[in-house]
Amino acid sequence: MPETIKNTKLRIKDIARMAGVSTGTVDRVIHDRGHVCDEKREKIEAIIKQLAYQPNLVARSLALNKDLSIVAFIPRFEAGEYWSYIHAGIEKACKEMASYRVSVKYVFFNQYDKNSFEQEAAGLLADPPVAMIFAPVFIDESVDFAKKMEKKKVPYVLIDSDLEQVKGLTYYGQHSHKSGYQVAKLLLDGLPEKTTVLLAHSLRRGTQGSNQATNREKGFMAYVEEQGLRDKYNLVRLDLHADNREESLSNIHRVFKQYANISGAVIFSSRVHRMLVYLKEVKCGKLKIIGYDELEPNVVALKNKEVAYLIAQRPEMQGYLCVKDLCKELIFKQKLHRVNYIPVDILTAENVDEYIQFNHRLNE
Amino acid sequence: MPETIKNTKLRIKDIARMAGVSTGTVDRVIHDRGHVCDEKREKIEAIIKQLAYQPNLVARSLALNKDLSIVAFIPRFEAGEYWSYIHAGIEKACKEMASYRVSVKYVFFNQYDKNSFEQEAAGLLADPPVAMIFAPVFIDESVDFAKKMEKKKVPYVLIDSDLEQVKGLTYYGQHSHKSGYQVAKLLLDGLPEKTTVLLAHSLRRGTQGSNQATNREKGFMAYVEEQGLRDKYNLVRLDLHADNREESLSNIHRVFKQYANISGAVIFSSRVHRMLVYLKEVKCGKLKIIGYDELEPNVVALKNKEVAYLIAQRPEMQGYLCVKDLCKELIFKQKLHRVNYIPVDILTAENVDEYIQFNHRLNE
DNA sequence: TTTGCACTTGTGTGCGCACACAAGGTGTGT
DNA sequence: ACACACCTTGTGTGCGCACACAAGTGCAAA
Repeated sequence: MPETIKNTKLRIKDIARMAGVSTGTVDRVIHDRGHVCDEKREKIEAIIKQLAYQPNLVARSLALNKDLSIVAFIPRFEAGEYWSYIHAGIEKACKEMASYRVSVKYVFFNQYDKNSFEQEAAGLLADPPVAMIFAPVFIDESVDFAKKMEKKKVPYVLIDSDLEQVKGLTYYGQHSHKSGYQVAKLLLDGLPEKTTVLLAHSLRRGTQGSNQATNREKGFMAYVEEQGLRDKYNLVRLDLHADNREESLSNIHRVFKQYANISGAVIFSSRVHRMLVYLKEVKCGKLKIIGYDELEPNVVALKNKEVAYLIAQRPEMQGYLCVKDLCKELIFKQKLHRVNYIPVDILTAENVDEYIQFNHRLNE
Repeated sequence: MPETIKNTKLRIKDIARMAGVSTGTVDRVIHDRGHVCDEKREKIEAIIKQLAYQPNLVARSLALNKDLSIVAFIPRFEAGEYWSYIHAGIEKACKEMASYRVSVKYVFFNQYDKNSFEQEAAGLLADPPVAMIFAPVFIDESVDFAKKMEKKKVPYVLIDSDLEQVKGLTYYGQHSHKSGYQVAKLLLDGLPEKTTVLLAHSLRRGTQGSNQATNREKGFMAYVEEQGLRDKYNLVRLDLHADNREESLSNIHRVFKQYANISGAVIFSSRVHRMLVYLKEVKCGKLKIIGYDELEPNVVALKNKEVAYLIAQRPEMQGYLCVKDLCKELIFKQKLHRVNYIPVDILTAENVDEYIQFNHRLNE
């Protein structure tokens, strides 16, 4: 059994007394401010190491007397949409850290409109924040923006989707590829062979689909290949259009006319509830369906057994931890992990209630 | 879109100035210490409400200059066992709150020996802690102990298993019944009818099985009844003995001799890795098996596809949140939720890595 | 020796709050 | 009139730390 932490009460004053110097000198050593002779510096460093001095962060924060004003640069959202969960987590952390004088402001962009992103990004570059939480929805534009922010020495963390080309402090989000892999396993396991399975994407006019959804599909296909299922299922892509009901319906009609034996479907976005509406209109038989994210209408469908599984990714936790990491870095000067994958949570009609309640409760 | 929190910088000094009184008077009102005339009290209360004054918890903690020494009264464990995960979460929170002068000491008992529990409990009653985290493994004895602690005004939180008869500040743990229900769904879904399914328990000499395991089985049976599966599967109980290899083996032999068509098994404890060892020795065919908890050998079995699913319950998070709640109550004087169910997490060979890594990373 | 400069070291103040204590005011009984 | 208790109010100190500033030291040039 590992030994217990001893919560030391060692203070700068104690170290000073032991080293036979004043607190100011200890302070200079701790912060490496120089102007200390080698002899004393080494003695103080030895004591600090020996007794494992840990500064009192509460007192430090009070004495620093500085604000940490974070800007969250994320997609605009309506209540109940995916980003509203991330927003809730950010707010939670902000509340919790308020006594450390942390606050968060938001700059929103339209996640389906690059111009909107570019415009807001330009505004941020003109008046750079102290620190930033950043959702890199548009890859190329985001890399560009992130690099410019780095030049301006603005520390930032990435949320939801990673950019390997840049060096943000941390990244929180799901491993999209693995989540797609998991979906394939759950969907195809037990599904009759020689049937058709739909791989659906939800698009917006003028966009080429999200990075996340693309990687999820790649993960799905990786499972199919690895398990040698390519010949056993007829995988058919289906495009739905978030802003075009007619086109979505006609696409579905066409697919169901073309393939009689459709047994399952996955949609690589949180819009499975919309797909269900369409499917009802074409009066298809019962499918095994998997979608993403615990949005309210998705949960209703899950409980009604219209959806077999939902894959979730603790969005509140993502937002929460992003704020916490910025505090760790900028206030407490602690080490961070660059990449933090959120687990691929599997929700069913049986466990979804506790999942949601728990996530939500963490937000109070 | 909800509006942003404004991190107020309102201080007691500001309130005092506005109310035309001294800071001491404001302090008396905030802490309801009396000795303030109605007129001033009302004026101060109005300002506090109006401007939504939030005390600076960092400064409060520093000024309070008090230690919070928590005792964790939990089962003794070896590295890698279930309770070591809870311990890790407690230590994590302890580290994080060290600057609030929080520390944790442990009192361990043998979870398979009531006498050990009684003895340690008596010791705690003789020298009551300031606050306590308590794992009520033995129900009746724990109720008794908890009530005595209440009389001594010792605030405590319950972990892992609930006691509805007592009024601990909070409870963190899984809803055992629901987790059993979930297991039944996962196990029986797709399992051929008219086959035999084993419901295994891991016992210790002289104990009648844990409360948790019993409730899990009840949840399992609830699913069976609700779905009308009682006649479709032959459910057979199997007792394994944690400290008696021979008896366990002979029980398994007997069951496999008696029933030729065993297709699946669940063990309502974290000892599925032991069951697998026994099963290998009797050389039975491939079963669909579900067990509990992400212990190292269980995870290995999961990845080897010897186990279909593991049900997990974020033990680190449980320990972590217990400490945090005691701090919320005793340092920050915030409201708590009495009952907090941990989600029923479903682990597969595909998602277990991220799950473990994430839980572990939270511990740094 | 004196002056000046660079480097080293100690002291004092404030962060926002809790709480001890002193000081002021009012009323009672003698 | 006084002493005294009681209630109300203000002031001062310290929590552990960061940082500004004053003070001290040594050394070289004048």
